[in-house]
Amino acid sequence: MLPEERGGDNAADPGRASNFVREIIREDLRTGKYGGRVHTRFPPEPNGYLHIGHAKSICLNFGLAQEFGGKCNLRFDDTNPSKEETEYVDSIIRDVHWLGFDWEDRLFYASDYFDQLYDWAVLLIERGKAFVCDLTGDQVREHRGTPTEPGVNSPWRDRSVDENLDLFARMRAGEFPDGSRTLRAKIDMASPNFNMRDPVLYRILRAHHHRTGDKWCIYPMYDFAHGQSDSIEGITHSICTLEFEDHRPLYDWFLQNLEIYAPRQIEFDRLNLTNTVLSKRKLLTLVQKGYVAGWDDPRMPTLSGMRRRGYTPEAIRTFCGRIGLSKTNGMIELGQLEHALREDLNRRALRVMAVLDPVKVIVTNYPDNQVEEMEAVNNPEDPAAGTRTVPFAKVLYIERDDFREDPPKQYYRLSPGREVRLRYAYLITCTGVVKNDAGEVTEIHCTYDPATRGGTTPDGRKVKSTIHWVAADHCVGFEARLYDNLFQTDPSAADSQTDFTALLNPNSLELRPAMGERAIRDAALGAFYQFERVGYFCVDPSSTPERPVFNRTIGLRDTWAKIAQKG
RNA sequence: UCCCCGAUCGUCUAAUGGUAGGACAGCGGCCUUUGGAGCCGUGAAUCGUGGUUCGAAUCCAUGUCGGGGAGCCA
Repeated sequence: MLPEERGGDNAADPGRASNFVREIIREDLRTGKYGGRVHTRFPPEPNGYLHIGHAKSICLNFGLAQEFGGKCNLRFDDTNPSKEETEYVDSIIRDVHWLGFDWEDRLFYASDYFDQLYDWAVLLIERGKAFVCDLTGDQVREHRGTPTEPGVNSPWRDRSVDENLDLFARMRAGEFPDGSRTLRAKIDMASPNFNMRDPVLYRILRAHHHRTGDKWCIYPMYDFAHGQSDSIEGITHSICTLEFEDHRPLYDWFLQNLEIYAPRQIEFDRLNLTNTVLSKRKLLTLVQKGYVAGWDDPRMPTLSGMRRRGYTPEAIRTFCGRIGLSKTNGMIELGQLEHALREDLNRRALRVMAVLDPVKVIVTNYPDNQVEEMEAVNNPEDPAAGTRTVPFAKVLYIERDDFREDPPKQYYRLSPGREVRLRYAYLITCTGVVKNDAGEVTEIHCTYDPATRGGTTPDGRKVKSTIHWVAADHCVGFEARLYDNLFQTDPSAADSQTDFTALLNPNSLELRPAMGERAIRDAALGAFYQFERVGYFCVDPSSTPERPVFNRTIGLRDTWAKIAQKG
């Protein structure tokens, strides 16, 4: 291998960086283990909204299938009716589609397999591999042993096959109360792996299931459903997160003892992001206690929240491909995600001028009622996006932050006596200010150079700064929602007894009455904008033509802020 | 305490017994009608100790540290 190749496909195509799962698949393809097939699945439980952590798994499973010409199913792991709802099913379907993936006609539910699963449980009983246990939950726990001590067999472990068959049928028929009996596998109560200490296969639970209704009063456990569901669907590589590593022997045990097709379970590390919480419990707390406006609050790391915030599916997919895959329990810096976002938005966002914190500028030597249409580029990264015109007049607004009466060192925006460029318009020089009684600047007086129309300088002189503006009588008012990190202290670094809600940033949302150039009136939901020099914005779903609302997706990189901070 | 898994720049990841590479972040510079974008440059790592080998991030042993595991959750 030549030195310059050592970066591998990592650099050339981040989405296809080498990783251990890909290597396993390549090897299986080489040996023909699954007849050259690659078939994965994304198996969420419909008990909550999808978040950026799920995106990693979605991109992995669907991405691998795409890459190897295989298939990926969407399967709902709906074996616990007490937590699952149709609302979640719908949102998950919407979010996976939005991310850009398609399962064609392969939308499945573990609950589709309840009959088959039941038959397999009966088969296990017939083979002497499962028994009905009358122990209570507490008793089961007591019998299970500890990490250092083996468990002890259930007194019901040696029931006859006929009795087990009869009891299991009656469990299903509803003859016994919830929790009174379970069906358990007969494996090894002395196993160092708790999952193998006669795990529960079925529990009695009278709960309404979002799909099967009240048909069942016994439900299979995850372990008894997952591998078999994979088997039924012909999955080749069953990719899941690290915490299921200890379950793999059980996964394999069921498939072996049932003598059915056996996929291979592979575990990878779940996503951890700085400055973010990704636990379902915590996200639910944020929603239920009203810290955020809902699952799709733009500050939420849910896919629906990110969509509303203005994240693009492309940015998320790029991010997921770029962070790689391993088994190391890493912590990805949020900046990595933000970089992928800015990178994509920079390519596609339409540029527009908007002023979020306005101060009035009077161009004293500009004719009173004159209005000129200035030509502006829509997207310097994409010439095909064309140009538009922006009206210029005597009274303007600029950003309050773009003027300093006493400019600090290295500040080169507008200040008394200094000339700057108004983007796409004229060079102006500040000649004075008007202040109110409180000493605040209320008006900035400037003169313009008529020879610099469009912002050009025929004499070749340079100005150090170009600032944005809107004409006071020709702009559109709107509400700008400025989002900042939901947390002011990184919750991913906090110890487990810290109340994560105490770490919330009280200023994570700031509402600003703002003014934008005419073009924002035509802004459509789902389109992406860059307010020049300010940040990327998108239209909020609550926006109306009478009262436009824009969400700040993310700010632009701000070099000045960094300089100012240091100084 | 027992079992399982893991450990490479600040962060994420590559190198599959043969020159430790890339990305993000940082720093410096160039360019610029966005202090945006872009471009160039730069500092920065193999957890410790033994062993095998001509050669070890990679294999073996051991220690340390981190994560997961005793639901009728997934």
